[in-house]
Amino acid sequence: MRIATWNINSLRARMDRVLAFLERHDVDVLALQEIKAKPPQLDLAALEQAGYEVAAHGLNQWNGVALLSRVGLADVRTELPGVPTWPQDETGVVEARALSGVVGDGLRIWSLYVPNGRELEHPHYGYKLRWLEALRAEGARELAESAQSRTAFVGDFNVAPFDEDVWDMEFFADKTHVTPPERAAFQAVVEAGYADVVRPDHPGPGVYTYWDYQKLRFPKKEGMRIDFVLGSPAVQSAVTGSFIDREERKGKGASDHAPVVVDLEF
DNA sequence: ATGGTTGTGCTACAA
Repeated sequence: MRIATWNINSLRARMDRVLAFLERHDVDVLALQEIKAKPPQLDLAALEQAGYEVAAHGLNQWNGVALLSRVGLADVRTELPGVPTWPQDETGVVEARALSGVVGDGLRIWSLYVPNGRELEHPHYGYKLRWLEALRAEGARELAESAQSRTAFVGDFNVAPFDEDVWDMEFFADKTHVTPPERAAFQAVVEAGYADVVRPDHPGPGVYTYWDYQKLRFPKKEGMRIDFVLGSPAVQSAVTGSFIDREERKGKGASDHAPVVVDLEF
């Protein structure tokens, strides 16, 4: 089974790229982030024609996540237990940043769009840290229930876990994504039992999944590794290969993120 | 020249 994760930065704007990507790489399951749409706005006919079931969770124009699967899609969930909301609860607004389903041979895959954090002084930064702690708790609960659970947390984590995951640490000295609290929150998910299954085969430095649209970051090879596939022990031992599809960042109409692809054999 | 973007939805905002 081939799974992938991709921050698509608007599914409607890039439906053609998604369809071409699925076909080109023979992808069974694709987790998308930043779909930037509410489900009724999506025209899913072409995806369904291609054999994919779709679950989408979107509540506003900024974020939203989806799962596409041609190997079954059962028990869809749209909330991580205990995850905080943003903006503050009194507005009544919540976000769509997590969606999971059970695909293939009993794999629960979560499509996650971790809060960005914005600036260090911004309330969104604390929200990001609390969000990651809720993810850790859910991951720990899942493995406490069954150490054999096939669970994958995939998506845009908006954290560069190591210095080698950004092109220039000096540039990020006063910015989010690299601060010790963010890295500790990410590492806590890893230590709960969910390893980055791509890094061993694709060590850095210079291995990135995101390049800002601005300042010619892509041609200058100034990117960040912030998109991950984190797998429970059962998933880790099923990995047979992986790659980052850097080609998808090229050309007109590219997302600012590249897809991350992982092959699994249970 | 010290900048060079993009999507959504309506002109600001998020990334």
